[in-house]
Amino acid sequence: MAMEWTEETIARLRELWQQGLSTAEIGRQLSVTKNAVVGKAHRLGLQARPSPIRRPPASARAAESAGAVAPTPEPVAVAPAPVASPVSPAAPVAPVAVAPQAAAPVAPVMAPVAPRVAEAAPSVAPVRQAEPAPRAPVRAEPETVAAVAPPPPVATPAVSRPETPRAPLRAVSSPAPRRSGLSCCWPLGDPGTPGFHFCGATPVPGKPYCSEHAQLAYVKLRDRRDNVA
DNA sequence: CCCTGATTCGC
DNA sequence: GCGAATCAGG
Repeated sequence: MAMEWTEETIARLRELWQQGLSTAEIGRQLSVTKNAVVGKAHRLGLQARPSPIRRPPASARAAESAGAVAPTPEPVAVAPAPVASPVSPAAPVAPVAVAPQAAAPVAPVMAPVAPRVAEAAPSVAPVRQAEPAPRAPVRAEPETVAAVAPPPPVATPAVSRPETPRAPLRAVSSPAPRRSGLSCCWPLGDPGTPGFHFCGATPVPGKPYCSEHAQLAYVKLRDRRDNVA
């Protein structure tokens, strides 16, 4: 069988993709190859991210390999003389679009790690004081643990929430994991098992996780490679 | 070399 | 539909 892109998987793919994570990163977290991620993303019609490369249109390649004759007439328009250029030619302004890469929300040196509970979990119980977390997705590296420098105020309010403004009246017991927006998508339990569900709490603005899970999700980057298998 | 994402094409 | 292979830029 190829691969079951379940609703959950797809939802996560979307989330991660939107977060601007690299395809390889997403792949690692979803336990698939980057190719799979890219392929799926494409089929899903997810917005393409700035690719480092630009490939000639398929048509061109095909035509070329087919030894066809000039497929593209391409009437080269006359160069529009840059009028009103008194002196310094200067560099033309570039229509800079927001670079998702740089726009990576708030995690320059942080990267969302796989909330994969399941196997793994070598050890290192993140003893967070008196965390009564029933089944918090444990995830930790043998070497890269905690000690993640002081958290620069990333302009994210979060943390000290004096009080909850108001719940948007959304039952957490809702069976349908509403993707994106309204609920923390931190997976609890094993995907595929009946007990599996998402946290569902109100997420931190700009993040797919609630404040608690965001802390778990965003840790120092460096694990790379081989995580799940 | 490593990384990246996109496309192709056999399955 | 899927994703390895391949391509191609940084």
